Amino acid sequence: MKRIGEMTSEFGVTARTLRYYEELGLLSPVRTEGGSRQYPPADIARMKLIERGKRYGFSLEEIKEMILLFDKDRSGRVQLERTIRYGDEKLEEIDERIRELEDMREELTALRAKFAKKLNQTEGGNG
Amino acid sequence: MKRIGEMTSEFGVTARTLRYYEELGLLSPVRTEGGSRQYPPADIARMKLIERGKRYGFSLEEIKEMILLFDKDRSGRVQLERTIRYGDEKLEEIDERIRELEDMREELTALRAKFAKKLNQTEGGNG
DNA sequence: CTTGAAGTTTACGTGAACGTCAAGTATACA
DNA sequence: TGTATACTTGACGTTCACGTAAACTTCAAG
Repeated sequence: MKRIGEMTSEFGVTARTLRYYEELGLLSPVRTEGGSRQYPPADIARMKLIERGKRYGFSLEEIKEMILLFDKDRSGRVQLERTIRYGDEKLEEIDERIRELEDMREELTALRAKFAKKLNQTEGGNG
Repeated sequence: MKRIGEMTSEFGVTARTLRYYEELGLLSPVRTEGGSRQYPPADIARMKLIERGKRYGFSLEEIKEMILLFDKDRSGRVQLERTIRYGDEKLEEIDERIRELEDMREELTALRAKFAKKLNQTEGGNG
């Protein structure tokens, strides 16, 4: 159980940010008798998910959905099937993103080669 | 050379968005005699870059930097070297992102398997 | 040459994701 | 038990990325 200060240094965010995430239902710290927040391991795992989600341009609302997906202990058949379908969708999205990134990678590599060649031709020249 | 209306339908954005991008220096349409915007092929390429950049959570400012990288006809030696170094950094970022996405993929797949197993155990049972 | 759709500038509005006080309370340590 | 540091709850402010409305102009078709 970590206090808010430890969380801020661990994740490089401000206390305001952690409280805001709690306000949105992304985090669920418990409280000490005095009222201070105590973040359980689950919240640390959630923060890692949030970090990643943000890097990929998801809104906090979308990230919340994902957290629910990872979190919920779904027991009903229908719920399970629904979860699996949702997960499959996310998998496809991820695959699509990987493909795109690989395309970008190729483009950048080609561009790099072009510049490197140009640099060789400029060898001994001036700026 | 496309007009703003064609651009909006092609990219699924509003005219306001295109004008905003222009305001930030991301697009550079020319004008008709009357003052209407005409988007050259270069701006279409830029829009594709913008689309991707946004999907990966980059700010428009960051995207602008990237556009400059893809755009500029750098001729000086120092400029070229700088560009190549910048490109290498971006390449590393992309690789890192691909790795992360592959991790997420694995996690999701494992989760899917877990749910599928649970679903089999629930076979014929109820919620 | 009219008419309606499409485009223009100007300017204020908005939602997301926090930043930044202020004023009071908890916690840790000598 | 004092006190420095950490934490609390408001509540208003700010930046980004546009939305939206008003008032006007240009463009394409008949």
